Amino acid sequence: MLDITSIKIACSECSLSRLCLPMSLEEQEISRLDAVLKRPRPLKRGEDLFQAGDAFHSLYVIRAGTVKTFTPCEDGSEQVIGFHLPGELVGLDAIEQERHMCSARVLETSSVCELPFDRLQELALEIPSLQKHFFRLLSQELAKDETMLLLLGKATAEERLATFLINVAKRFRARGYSDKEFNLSMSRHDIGNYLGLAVETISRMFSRLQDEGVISVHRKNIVINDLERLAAMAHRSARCGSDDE
Amino acid sequence: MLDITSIKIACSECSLSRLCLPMSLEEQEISRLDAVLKRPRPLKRGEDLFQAGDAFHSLYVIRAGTVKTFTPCEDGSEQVIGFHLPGELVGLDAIEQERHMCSARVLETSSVCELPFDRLQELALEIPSLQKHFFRLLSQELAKDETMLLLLGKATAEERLATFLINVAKRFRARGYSDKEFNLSMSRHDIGNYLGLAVETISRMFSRLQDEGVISVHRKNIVINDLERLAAMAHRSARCGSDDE
DNA sequence: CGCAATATTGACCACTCTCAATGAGGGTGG
DNA sequence: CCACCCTCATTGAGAGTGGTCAATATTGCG
Repeated sequence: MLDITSIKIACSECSLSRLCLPMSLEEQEISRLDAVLKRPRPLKRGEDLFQAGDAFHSLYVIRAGTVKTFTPCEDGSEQVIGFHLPGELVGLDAIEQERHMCSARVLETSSVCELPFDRLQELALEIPSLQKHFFRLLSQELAKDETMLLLLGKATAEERLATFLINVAKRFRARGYSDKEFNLSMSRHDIGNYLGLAVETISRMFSRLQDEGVISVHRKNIVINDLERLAAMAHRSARCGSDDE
Repeated sequence: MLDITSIKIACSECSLSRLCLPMSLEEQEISRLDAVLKRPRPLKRGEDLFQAGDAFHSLYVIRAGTVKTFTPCEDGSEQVIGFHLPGELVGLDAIEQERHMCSARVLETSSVCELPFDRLQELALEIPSLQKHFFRLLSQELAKDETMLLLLGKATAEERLATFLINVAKRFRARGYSDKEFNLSMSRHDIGNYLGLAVETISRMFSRLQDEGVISVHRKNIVINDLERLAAMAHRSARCGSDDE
């Protein structure tokens, strides 16, 4: 059996194995899984992985870059559903209807692997731990969405932005990057849309947090100066349980 | 092969088969599935199916009644995640962490079947269409949550309540009840919490909708007088795709 | 019957949105 | 290389939706 760390090394190429959750698969099983993955595709900023309404054939594994998913609204605007970093899987909400419920757009030059869902399903029947893994993956997405429901339902603008920053920081750290300083690949507009706030409110909150010395903001570059205080701001909207990623 | 309608008749007792999605299983497979389901348990208003933090062993199928799921917040308040009607499955968000992320409380006298998840996983390996069914079920939950994110992120109080009422009406109709008149089993407080609004706002919106003649409200009893107008109110917040349930 | 929980309604206030203007980068073409 | 433009970000002023507080029904339950 391998744990997630050794898997990372073993399959640096198309590593489905780097997927969000610790997974225990035999080496042979891993190669079967990776064999199903298509070659990574490079995408430029602004390109779409798929659009809402498209027929569903595959899930997509982010290898590098950032992807935002969003649903177009009737009035022409959009609602950002989430931002996805390397190792994360996109398109899970399309399985039921067999067409995509949201669009997925690349925010910066990215590399994405296609994972044909039919093949995945077949494989999941043969590899019990893979089936289990995917049940867990879907469940994890549900838990994440529920956390967002709490945030959008209850939190103030400050709480939302603080929670967002802490979440992003954690995800960077989990990928081996600094959780104290990073660049946000998404625009203020996207952040606001995601958090249910106006762009201007995001700007104001960034300024306020900076004035208070909690963070330093310069354009897309964020430095977290006082994580403790930032966490305290997010606190009220935090879910009791621990979080993942 | 059986479709959902005939399954309903075949398995009136413990009908896992009445689960939210059309499912095509051989009769023999259905009995294997039902064999895994435990006897229905009657629950009284206010009882908990499980609480946030509890170890996860089973999913729960609502046979009769209504269940609300909610996550306790740090400040003692709660965020209502959803209301669940007969045929729906509760506890899917617990698979990953192997403990429940939310609490599930019965809003009226209800009947609930326990479905041991280990057994379900085993069975899903042997019955491909069952595995597929559960992937779809989880995906459907994701899509639902995303619709809620849109609602909480963008919609006004009026849009939220209108959308909620239409959703409830649809679910009643899907179960063979009237979609024009029904009783809401949840309190105004719970509705407000679910929609990210204050109780008072819910009350005011009910009154306003009634004043405009769109609905008639008497306590928990709701009559939809003008579905078209109600739909127009919900319109702006509607997701482009069609919906389920 | 009376208490407690739930709902309704009103008045006031605050958070956030909208509108508007300014500023800062980044890319393109002269 | 600079001028220009266009997008994105910031900041301010005013308005509005919904929250909070408080008082008053209404209902359900012991």
